Amino acid sequence: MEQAKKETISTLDTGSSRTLADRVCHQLKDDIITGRLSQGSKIVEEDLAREHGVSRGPLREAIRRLEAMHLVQRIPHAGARVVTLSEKMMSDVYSVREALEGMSTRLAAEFIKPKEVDELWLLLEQHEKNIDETEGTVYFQREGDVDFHIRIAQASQNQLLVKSLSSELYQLIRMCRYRTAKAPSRPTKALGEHRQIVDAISRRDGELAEILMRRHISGAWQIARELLLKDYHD
Amino acid sequence: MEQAKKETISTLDTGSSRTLADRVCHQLKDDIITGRLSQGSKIVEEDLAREHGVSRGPLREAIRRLEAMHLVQRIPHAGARVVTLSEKMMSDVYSVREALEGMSTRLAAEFIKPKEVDELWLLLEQHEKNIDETEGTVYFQREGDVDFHIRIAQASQNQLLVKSLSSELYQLIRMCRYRTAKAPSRPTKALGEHRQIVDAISRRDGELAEILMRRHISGAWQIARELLLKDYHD
DNA sequence: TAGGGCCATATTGTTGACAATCAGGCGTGA
DNA sequence: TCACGCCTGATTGTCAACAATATGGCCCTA
Repeated sequence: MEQAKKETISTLDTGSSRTLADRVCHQLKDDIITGRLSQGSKIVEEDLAREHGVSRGPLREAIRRLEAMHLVQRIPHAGARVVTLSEKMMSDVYSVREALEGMSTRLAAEFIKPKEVDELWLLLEQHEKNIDETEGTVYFQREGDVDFHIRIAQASQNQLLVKSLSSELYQLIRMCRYRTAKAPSRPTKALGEHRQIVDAISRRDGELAEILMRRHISGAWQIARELLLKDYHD
Repeated sequence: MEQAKKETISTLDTGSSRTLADRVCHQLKDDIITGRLSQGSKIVEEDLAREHGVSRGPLREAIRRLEAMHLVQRIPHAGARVVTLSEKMMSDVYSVREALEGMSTRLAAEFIKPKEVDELWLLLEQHEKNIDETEGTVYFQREGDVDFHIRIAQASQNQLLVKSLSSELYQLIRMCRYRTAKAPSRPTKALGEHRQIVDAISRRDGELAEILMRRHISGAWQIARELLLKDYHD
């Protein structure tokens, strides 16, 4: 049992596993995003700890980190529940995203380094290839899309912004995406918008870059919301 | 020694102490903001635990929460350090604040309830009284200022925004303020700007409200930065 | 029969001991 | 003299047992 667990660690672990809490956090995070831990379900420390082959200590730390990512809500002495992603909640996420990424794009236009501009263009080329090759399979594009947004945040040279977006909000965004993982014709449109944004950034037009990014994100929300409404009709 | 600590806790504790971790977190937070725990200093779990009369468990939880507030930085197996508030860091904080509060103000203009508008006006009246009475003593105004910004966030009806601002960013803002706790003639000016903002909100002009709030915050940063530069000359 | 208070159980909060890991000093050999 | 590796002390990570607290069912009463 113990041995099997240990094995799982070294093989399956995708990246960060310096501590048990890291590993469990990483795993729980994916479980929540993909719905293996259903929304609103209660989290019982002892059960999960046994399930993951660790004691309650590391598991508690993992849960606290998930709380910081807004993936679970905790009430003292009453336990934690997986967050429920209502339409209102998703709307809230997109609003915060719009604000934060709007700012990051504006700052990126001001402070981005030449090398980072080149890398952005390169990234978009790869996206285009992926779209051409896979056509319908939007998944790679989605991963890439996140990458794109994170890189712009990094280009803003604002560490707090990077942390807020990539550690705190990123997982919620992924979760929103997972619920609306369809959107057939969007990738090409998104790519075009991404190009416009990078163009504005490389021309150091922060004001325009911010507007384009905000429009890009609020547009994505419009589409996602329509998808949700359609789902309710099914 | 131990006894004295206990006493301080039960008397000074302003509100939240449902658990030991809550209490210690609250206290450490204040220690960091006021500089009793100096910036960049290493945090040793066992020392702090003994000092606060708790075991390492709750203390670790407290530290993790401080990490979520960006007040400490942690490295696995290497411990935690109190954040150092460089000018760059403060600049980053104000940028994020501008983005988040700009959005909250825009949303507040759209979704605020009549009752909340009344409360905002009332709050500003109290601020005016405080300024008239205390003249130089800016402290109350400062507390009130935070209250003002948080209330607008609440009026936006965006829970994520409220949480991000009041739990995650608020303490960093307080820390910035503590370092530049002078600014003699600012309160009156700030009050005027606050009035303009509430006016725009009550007229449901979200676009203007956002612009005014962003200008208000970036103006505050300009003043704070000048204060910092002057400090370097001393 | 409905409502309210009490008790048992499950779950979280807390603790101290143990194991794993890191940082710095020391000695050894080239 | 310098570089390398080991070793020791300190510090964090992990665990399992204990204490405090909430949830839900039961009984009693009106």
